[in-house]
Amino acid sequence: MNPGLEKTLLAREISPTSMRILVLKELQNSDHAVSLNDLEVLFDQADKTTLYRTLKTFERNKLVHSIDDGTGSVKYALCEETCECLPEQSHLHFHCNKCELTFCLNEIHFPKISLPKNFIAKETNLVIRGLCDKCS
Amino acid sequence: MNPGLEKTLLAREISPTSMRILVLKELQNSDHAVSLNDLEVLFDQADKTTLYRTLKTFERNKLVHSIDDGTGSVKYALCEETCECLPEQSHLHFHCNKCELTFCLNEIHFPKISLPKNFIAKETNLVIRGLCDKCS
DNA sequence: GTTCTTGCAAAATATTTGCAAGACG
DNA sequence: CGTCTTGCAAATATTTTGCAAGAAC
Repeated sequence: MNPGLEKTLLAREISPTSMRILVLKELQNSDHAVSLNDLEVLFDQADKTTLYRTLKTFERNKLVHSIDDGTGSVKYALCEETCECLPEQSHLHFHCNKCELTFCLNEIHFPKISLPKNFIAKETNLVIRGLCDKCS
Repeated sequence: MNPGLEKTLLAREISPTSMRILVLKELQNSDHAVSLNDLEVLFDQADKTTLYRTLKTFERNKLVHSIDDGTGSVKYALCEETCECLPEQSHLHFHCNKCELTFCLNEIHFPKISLPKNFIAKETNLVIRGLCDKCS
């Protein structure tokens, strides 16, 4: 019934179960990153553990990336189609202290940083906190 | 008995109690950021709540800054003397996936990023995860 | 039937607050 | 005395695991 969503899951080698399709659809429709708790509230008939494992599966297979925005609850947002979550592909995240939402600013790429000798970058987390355009 | 440490606290308008002096000394001697749990293990005779509030007091008064390194436990590290924790003063943090330590790379400043229209930056959190020089 | 997925329960970890006792000026 | 700090207890929040039942292939 939703060939696009199933295809997206299969492209990341994730079996398209109904729960996963539901969560993926929500992530696609959302303009901000969502937490496990957000999903639990949204799908209040669903089990939290299932939602947790859904997100973990998505993350493991690089369908989503996690964002530690400093609020104490990790957020998840869809990766771009060809994303492999490499440091040079990562982008800026913005957390609004007023509306409490966290956004991916995909257009703002991670600036090139040269680390000291022998430091090797694997993943990055770049978050700016402040006021978003709607709240400022 | 430790005029330097007391002065440091007073400069940030923090009453120099013995507990605070102890924690400050530990932070000064450490070459990496510490978590509440680290302090609890280190000062096993001290109460966790007191350590927690000590760190919060330090943070509120900008003696330390917190780092969300993605491990699930927040780390704290000393600010530089004149630091006001403004975005343009912030530096890079590095978390080593092998030795599990988180470092301030004070010499690597936060790169200048121009946010979209009407976004206002207040604080930043920039963490790169990977292998540090000793573990690579 | 074998593997993958889900639901329920519960554990593990981290953070935060209330309140009364104590220290300090 | 009054304010700030500390210690103990307990609440809250978040993440994670175990295990058995169910669905999918």
